[in-house]
Amino acid sequence: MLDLKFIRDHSGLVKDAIRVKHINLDLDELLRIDRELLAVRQRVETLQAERNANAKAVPKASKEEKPELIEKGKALGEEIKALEPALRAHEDALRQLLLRVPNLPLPGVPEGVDDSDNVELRREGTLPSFDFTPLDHVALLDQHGWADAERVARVSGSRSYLLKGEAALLEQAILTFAMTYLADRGFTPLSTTALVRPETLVATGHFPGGEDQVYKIEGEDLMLAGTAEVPVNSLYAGEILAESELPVTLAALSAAFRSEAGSAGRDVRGLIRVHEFRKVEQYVICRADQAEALKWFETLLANAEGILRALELPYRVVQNCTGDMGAGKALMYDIEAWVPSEQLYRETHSCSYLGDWQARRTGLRYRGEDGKPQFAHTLNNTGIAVPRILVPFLENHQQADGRIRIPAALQGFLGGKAFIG
RNA sequence: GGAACGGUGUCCGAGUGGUUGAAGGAGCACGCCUGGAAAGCGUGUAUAGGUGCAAGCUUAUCGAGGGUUCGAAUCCCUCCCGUUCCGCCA
Repeated sequence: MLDLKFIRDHSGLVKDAIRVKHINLDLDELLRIDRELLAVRQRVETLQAERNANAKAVPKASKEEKPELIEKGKALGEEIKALEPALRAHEDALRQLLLRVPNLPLPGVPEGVDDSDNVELRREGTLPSFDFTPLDHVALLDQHGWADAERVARVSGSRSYLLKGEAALLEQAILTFAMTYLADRGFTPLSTTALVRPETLVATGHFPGGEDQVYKIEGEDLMLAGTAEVPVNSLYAGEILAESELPVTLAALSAAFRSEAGSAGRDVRGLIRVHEFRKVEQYVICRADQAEALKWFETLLANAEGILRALELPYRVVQNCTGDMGAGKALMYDIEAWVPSEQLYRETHSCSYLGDWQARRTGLRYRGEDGKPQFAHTLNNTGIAVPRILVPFLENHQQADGRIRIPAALQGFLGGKAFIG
């Protein structure tokens, strides 16, 4: 959400953002409703002021004057009540439109339509060269009896997954490694639930718009979040934090649920795209200072890269274009790890800077040095997401004999083993 | 699922249908005091709108929404949330 005053004063900039982000929103309609609301509100407030003054006069009035004042109060009350439906309708309409207004991309964000317009910034690590015919991750899992896709599909349908034996331990080891890695860098480890109230999804910016991606709990006003960003962002909702409490830096582990509506047929095989997975999410709430926030952006990116480096996976960093970055984001980089079987990079991390757009929706404020409350800035990035990361992990580290090499940094989390399988 | 009790400002906590935006305390800010600090004393300190160059004026907000009333934090109804006890349960 943007500040309404900002929208009024910079409608051109906002319209540009709507255009480059390809959002279907008529800003002129918003501005019109805003003006109308203002007029109705001023009328109501004038009447309310009259009513209040009148009510205040009643106890002081003489016996003879009282009936007249009371009558006047009644009339004013009815006049106000008559205006309330219009007031309410305008407020609701404005809010609905306001929730759809995107954040402004930072200068320099490449303009584009979808992920094909994203810009590769750099490649890191060395691509593996195999002197044997490498297998894809599904074949590797099968070969070791590490998965049982058929049985789990009977239980849970498509896009479910099951890991067995050392693969199950590996998944756990990677999560623990990532939590530890981030904890060592000052992030507070957090383990939290994905079960959230709908307003938390509005707060992050997933709603309105992303409703069809989210599982809803039948008979309850609860939903399953697709990332720990959702519960964690709302942790301090409505509060005014002391500046000394910032920055809040979290490494939040949670289950993540995504319906994957609209991606039917895509990545149905293997561990790339599943309905339920687990993820360590980096989340930062910092002061409303763009320079400081951008430093955190670099830190979040460096953490993710550090984790991939420790896992010895080649990857590239991509800057998302305006059309691929989501309404709330001012800056977004994806990290994509190399998948040998496909001979391409696939997204494993997504780093985002939201400015105060998300905090404004969440009511996430702090008291600045001047004593005035202001909206914080928020950022998030994946720490690690399983089982997706196992795809590049298994494929890049496979050996001629089928074993999987365990990078040194991970061995301590896996009983000291240098290989599994 | 049953029962009881609660939801007030940055925090804790009082609160009578009208002079309460809301006592008191904590915290914070500034000042005095001090060699410096603590303590102590004094002053200040809600949020979001509208309007105004400004001082200011004004509206809303005491979980949410309705209702009663000239007037509601205060009375009534509905809902939401929380805590505790009992039951059930991994």
